[in-house]
Parts: sequence; structure tokens; C-alpha cells
Amino acid sequence: MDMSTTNRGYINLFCHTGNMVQPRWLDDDEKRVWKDFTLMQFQLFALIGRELSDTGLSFQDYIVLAELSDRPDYQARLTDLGRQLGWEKSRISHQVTRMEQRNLVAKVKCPNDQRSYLITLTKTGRTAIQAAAPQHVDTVRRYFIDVLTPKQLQVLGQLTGAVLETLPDP
Amino acid sequence: MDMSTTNRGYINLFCHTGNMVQPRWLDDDEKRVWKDFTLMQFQLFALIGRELSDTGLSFQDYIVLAELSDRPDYQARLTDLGRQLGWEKSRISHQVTRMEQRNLVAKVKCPNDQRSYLITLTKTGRTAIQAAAPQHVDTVRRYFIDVLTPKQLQVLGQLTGAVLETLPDP
DNA sequence: CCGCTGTAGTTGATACATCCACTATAACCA
DNA sequence: TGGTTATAGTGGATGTATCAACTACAGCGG
Repeated sequence: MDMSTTNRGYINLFCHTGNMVQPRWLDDDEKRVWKDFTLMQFQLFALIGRELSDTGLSFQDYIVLAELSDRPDYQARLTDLGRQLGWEKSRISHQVTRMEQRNLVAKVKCPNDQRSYLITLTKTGRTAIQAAAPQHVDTVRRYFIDVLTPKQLQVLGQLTGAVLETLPDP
Repeated sequence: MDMSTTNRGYINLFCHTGNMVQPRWLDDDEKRVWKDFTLMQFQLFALIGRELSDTGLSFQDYIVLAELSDRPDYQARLTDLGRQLGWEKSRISHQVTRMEQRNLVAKVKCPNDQRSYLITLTKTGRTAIQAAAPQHVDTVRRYFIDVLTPKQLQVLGQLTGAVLETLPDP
């Protein structure tokens, strides 16, 4: 099962050229970046979740509430909400259902389209995100934004854009 | 609830200076980078999971199998495995339990330490990661590594390191 | 040898993400 | 107008993270 005695492990890559399958290893730098990147993103989002949890909101709750807060009328159609966040319909549906049960948002049948729902920010939801925002944004700055130099931030923006463009739609 | 009429939304940040709480917004660039970054990482890992799913492995399965493959004897103590991956004990425990039920790994009581288990790669596990590796590594290259310029990869490595160092231990 | 503290791992509860199959309405077009 | 297709959303099943409370063993100091 060894692919090479000097460069083991399945983080290493194969690359399909034509109908030949040729190994194309990750070199040590690429391997390190990939592993560190996966670790970093996971730890970062886990931390954000933990720091948010005193407020009774999950990061997912926060994201939805923040998106609704960004709207002039504090409401959005369910699918628009999902589309805006890059969430698939089932994910946003389940999430909103849970949030509705906790009274963070309300669902109203859309008058124009009998299939749709308007999701609106409730008083409770508004209060919750108001309470959570200071600590959340502090965390994002402290452990991410402010850790990076302006140059790093700029490159990260470009790089993120490049990856997002390459990623297929669904 | 508006923090400002020109710069709304709870992605914006507050910063605690002494016992004063002062708003410190994310400017438009920072906001874009943060949102795009969260979106990118999520979509990327979702894609990796989907592309892996034909092989019957989740990304988490893959990570564990890859880590075990990297060991000369194809085995590791449960906690070492978790430590290596940056996973907390409950997470690695649950994951390994599920993987054991599918015969991807085996658990043996550690002879030296009656509290510990040695997790070993089974024949099935070995076959599974062998089958999955080509497509997996191809995906990682195609949608991440090869999308980035060497310069971007280098900056990403530095930036990732900086964030990881800042992140608190647990 | 006893008790204390730390470490290894489990378990059950809850929340989250995904998949797939499903209902219902809308839009289109022949 | 009636049939087809696309869109909006639901619901259940499975796998995945996290938390807190738990058992059990190890190592240490008296």
C-alpha cells in the first residue's frame, strides 16, 4: 500500500492525466498548508461557537439573524435567505424550523407565492443578536482579522475569491 | 438596533477598550473577506465530502485512515490519534466507534496501559483508503492547491500559522 | 497501602448537515 | 385549458460535533 517509501500517507495526491492515473504528490509545503488550513478553520469556527454559546446562540443562529438584520425590513423569503448564505434548501429549512421553535424568527406564508415563506426577525431574535454581537465581533477580530497583516488579508481575499470561482455551483 | 445607518448588520464589530465598549466596525474589505472565507471553507469541505461519498468514506473517515496510514505500524493510541488531528477526545472516540462498527479500524486494549486502546487499520480500512485516495487528492488539488499561485500558497501558510498560534489551546 | 489527582475513554443528549423522497404551488407552453 | 416541468419547502434517516457527567486505571505522595 505504500506509494513511496520516502513520502508516505494519503494526503499525497494522484492526478488523472488522460486515462492514465499518475501519482502527483503534495510536496511538504503543500501538505503542511493543507493540513494546517483544515485544522485552523475547524478550530477557529469551533472557538467562535464556544464563545457564542453563553449567549444561547450557535454560530449558525447568529449567521441567520445577522443576515435578517441586514435587510431593511428584517425579513426574507426562506430560499433567498439560503441562497444569500450559500446554504442548500434543506439546511436552511431545518435551521429556521429550530429557530422558529425558540421564537428567534417567525414564518409567514408569502402572499404572492403560496409555496414560499417569509422569515422575519422577532423581538426575541433582535434582542438575542444585539446581546451577542459585541462578543462575537470581538472574537472574529481577535482571533482572525486583527491577527492578519493588511497584506495577508488582501491575499486571503484574492485567494478565497479564486477558490470560490473554481468551486462548482451546487 | 441600528449601529449606524450607513454600515448596518451584525458582522460589524465591537471592540472592548478597557471597560468601555466601543464599536469597531469591519470595513467593507474585512467584511467581504470574512464572509467569503467562511463561505469558501464550508463549500470546499462540503464538496470534498460529496466527492468522497461514492467511495463510502466521509472526509472524517478519510482523515482518520490517512493518519493511521502515516504511522509505520498502522496503529495509534486513541488519544494520540485525536491529539495529532486536533480533535477532542469525545469526537475521536465517537468517530472511531462508528468506524470500528464498519470494520475500518480495530480497537485493542493497550498492554502497557489498561485505560488505553490501540486503534489499528484493518484490511478493509486499508483497501478503502487506497480506493479513495486518488479521487480525494485530485479534488484537493483541483479545487484548492492548484487554484492558488505559489505566492498565495506561501502567504496562506504564514497566515494560517499566525491564526493557529493565536488560538487558545482547547 | 491508602487516598488523591490526573489521564483515558465512554455515554447520552442535543444540535447540526446531508440525502432522498415527498407534497404543493407556479410557470410555461402546446 | 390541461399537462409538463420547475420551484418552494417539508420530513425522516443517518452521520457528525459538542457538552457534561461518568467509570476506570495510573502515578504519586504520605
